[in-house]
Amino acid sequence: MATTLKDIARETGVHVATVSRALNGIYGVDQDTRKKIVAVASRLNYRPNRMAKALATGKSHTLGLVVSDIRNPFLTELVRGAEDAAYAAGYHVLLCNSDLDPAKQIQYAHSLLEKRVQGVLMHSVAALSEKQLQELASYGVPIVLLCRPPSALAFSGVSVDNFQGGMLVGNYLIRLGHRVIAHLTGPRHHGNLTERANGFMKAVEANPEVTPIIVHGRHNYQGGYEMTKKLLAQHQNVTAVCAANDATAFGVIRAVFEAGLSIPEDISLIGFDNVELASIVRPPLTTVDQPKYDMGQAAVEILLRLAAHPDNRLPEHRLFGLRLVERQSCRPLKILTSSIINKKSATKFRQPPGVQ
Amino acid sequence: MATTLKDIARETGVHVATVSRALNGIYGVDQDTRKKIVAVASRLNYRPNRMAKALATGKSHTLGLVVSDIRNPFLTELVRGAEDAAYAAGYHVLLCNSDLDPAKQIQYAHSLLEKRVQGVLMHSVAALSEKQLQELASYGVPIVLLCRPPSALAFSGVSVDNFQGGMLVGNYLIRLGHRVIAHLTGPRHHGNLTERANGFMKAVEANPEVTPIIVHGRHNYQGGYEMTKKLLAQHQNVTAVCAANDATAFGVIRAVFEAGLSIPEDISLIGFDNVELASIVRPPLTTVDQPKYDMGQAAVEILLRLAAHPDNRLPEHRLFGLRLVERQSCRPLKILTSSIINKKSATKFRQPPGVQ
DNA sequence: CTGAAAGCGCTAACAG
DNA sequence: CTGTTAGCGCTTTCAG
Repeated sequence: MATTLKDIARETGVHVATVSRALNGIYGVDQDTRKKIVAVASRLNYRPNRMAKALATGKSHTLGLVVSDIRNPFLTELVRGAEDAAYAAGYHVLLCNSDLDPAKQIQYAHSLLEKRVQGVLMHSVAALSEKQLQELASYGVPIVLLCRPPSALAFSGVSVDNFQGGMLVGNYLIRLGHRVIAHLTGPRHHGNLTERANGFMKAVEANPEVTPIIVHGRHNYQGGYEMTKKLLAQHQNVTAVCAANDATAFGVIRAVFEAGLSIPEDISLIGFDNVELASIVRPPLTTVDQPKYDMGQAAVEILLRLAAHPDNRLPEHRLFGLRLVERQSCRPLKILTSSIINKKSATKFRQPPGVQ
Repeated sequence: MATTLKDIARETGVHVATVSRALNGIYGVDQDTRKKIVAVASRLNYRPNRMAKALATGKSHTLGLVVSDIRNPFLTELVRGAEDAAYAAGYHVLLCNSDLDPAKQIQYAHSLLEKRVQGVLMHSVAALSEKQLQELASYGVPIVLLCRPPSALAFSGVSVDNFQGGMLVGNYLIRLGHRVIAHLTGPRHHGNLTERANGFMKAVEANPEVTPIIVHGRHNYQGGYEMTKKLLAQHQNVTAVCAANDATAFGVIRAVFEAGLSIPEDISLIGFDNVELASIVRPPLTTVDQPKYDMGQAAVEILLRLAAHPDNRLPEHRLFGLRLVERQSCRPLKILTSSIINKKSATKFRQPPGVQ
C-alpha cells in the first residue's frame, strides 16, 4: 500500500540500504544517486514507517502521559506544557485518562510500556503502592512523577512545596488581620492537600490568637459549595476561608453568594493553583500560583534526559516555587485596635468576634 | 533487555511460533504446553512488543488527534470523549496541539501518518486548503473532521448546525422582547462563527422591528471584553448581546460589570458552547449546549468503523443537535405595550429606545 | 499440535 | 560510495 524503501530502491536501481542512507542524510552517498533517490522518494510520496524504524533503532520517539482527567484545568495546562516540550524534541505523547482508578492507571502504564514509549509521565499516583510503582519502574523505562513530593522511592519528579504553600496562605490571611479562618481541604489522607493543610496549621499555630476551622470534603466545585454551606451555618464568625484549590474556591463563591454575603466584604477567600478561571471569576480570585505549564515542560525534559542516558539514571526532582497572586477576593480586616471604623463598614462588613 | 517471545521459547523448549499462538489464545495449542508457556511468560514478566506486533499485523491500535489547543475547554471535553471511546476499543491516542498554525497542522498530520496511526481526528482545519486535505487523505488513512460542516469534500466528520444555533439564539432574545441586539462574533470569515452570525441575522430579518449590531473581534475572553467596551460606548440602547462563544461571553460579563451595569438587569447575555464554566460564572450563563463529549466519542466511532473497513469507506457525517440552556443571564424585556412598569425597574433597568 | 521459514519496513555493521 | 547480511520482535502461511 504505502511506498517503502524497497519501492524506491527498485525504482532507482540501488539497494535499500543506500536509499536509507540517502534519505537519512548520512554522509557517504554520491550526490547524484542521492538526488535521484530523493526525487523518486518525493514523486512516490514516500513516508518512512516510523514503527519499523523504531523497531530497528529501539527509539519510538513517543512518550506516555497518564493523568486522572484532562478536563481538570490544572492538568490541561500541565499536559500542554508537556506536549510542547515533547514536540520541540521530536517526540509525540500518548494521552491517557485514568480517572484516579489505580487499576486503570496500572493498565495504562503497561499498555504504554508495551508500545515501547521511551518514558512515562504520571500524575495522581498517590493511590499506587510502592510495590506497584517499582514494578512499573522495573521495565527500565524512565518514569517521572507529577506533583508528588520528592520521595525515598528514588523516582524522578516535579512538584511544588505544598506545605510551604499552605503556610503562605495562612500567613497572608493572618497578616490581613483575620482571626477565624476556615480551611477547606480534601479527604483525610490526600497527600498534597494534607500538606497544604499542615502548612496552614503551622502558620496558625504560630499565632495563638487565630482560630482555625478545618473542613474536610470533596475538593471540587460541588464540594466547595457544600463545605461552605455547612461552614456558614455552624460558624457565624469566620471572616476568611482558604480552599484546597481553585475549583473548591469557586464553589465557595457560590455558597457565599447564596448566603447573601459578599466576597471580600464579608468573607475573604483564597484559592490554590491559579487556573485560568481564577482571574475571570468575580471577584477575581486571590490564589497561589503553581507553574503548571513549566512543570509539564520540565517533566518532559527530565524524562528525555533520563531516556537519553540509560546508564547514569540518577533520579532528578525539580521543585517549583509558589507565588501568591493577589487579586480581589481578600481584604484586610480592621481590628479593634485600629481606631476608626466608619459606619458603613461597621454595618456592612462582618467583624471578628468582639467587634460587633 | 526486555523479554521476548524468543526468550520464552528457549526457556520452554518450543518454537516462538508456538509461544505466539499460546499467548494469543489461538485455538490449536496443547493445554499443557500452553500452561507451561503462560507460566514462563508471567515469571519472566513478559510484555509483548506492540510495535513489532503492529509492524507485523499492520495495526498500530493508535489514533491521532490534532486540535489547536487542548487548553480550550471546548476541545478538552471533546478530547476526553475521544480518548474514552478509543480506550474502550483498545486504542490509544496521540495528542497534538497545532495552535491553529496550518504548517504545524500538516506537519503533525504527517508525523502521525508516519507513525502509522489507524486514523486521525482533526479539529480547526478551516485554514487548510482542499488540496492539503486531499493530500493527507491520499495516504489511505481515514480522517474525521471535527466541527466542520458536512462538505462536498467527502470527508467524514461530526459537527453541529451553527446556522441553526445562531437562529436559536436570535429568536430566543427576540422572543424575550429585545429589540436592539448585539452579536459579538469572530474574524470576518471564520466558518463556524460566521454561520452563527448568519443564523442570527436570519432570525433578525424575520423581525423588522429588531436592530442588530454586529461586532467583529477576537472570539475569546479578551476579545469579548474589548468588543463590549466599544459596543457600550457606541450604542447606549442595546439591551441584549449574544456572543460567538462562552469565552467571549465571559469577557462581556467583565466589561458590562466594569461599565457599572448588571446582567441580566441591564443587559441580557447569551453564550455558545456551554463549557463547564458557564454554570459557575455569575450570573450563570444562558448558552447553547454543544454535546462536546459525545462528539469526540462519535468521531472516534466513525474513525474506527472506517479503519475496520478499508473497502467501503463511505464517508459519514454526524450532525448533533443544539439545545438552549437557560440560566440566569437573560431576562424578558418589558415592552411599551406591557402596561405597568414599576418605579424600581424603570430606573434600575435599561429600557429599549423610547421607553425612558 | 508444532516447527520452519518468510516477511512487516527499516537500520547497522561489514565487506567490497 | 554501495551492496550484502543480519536482525529488531512478532505473525502467518505451509508443512509435517
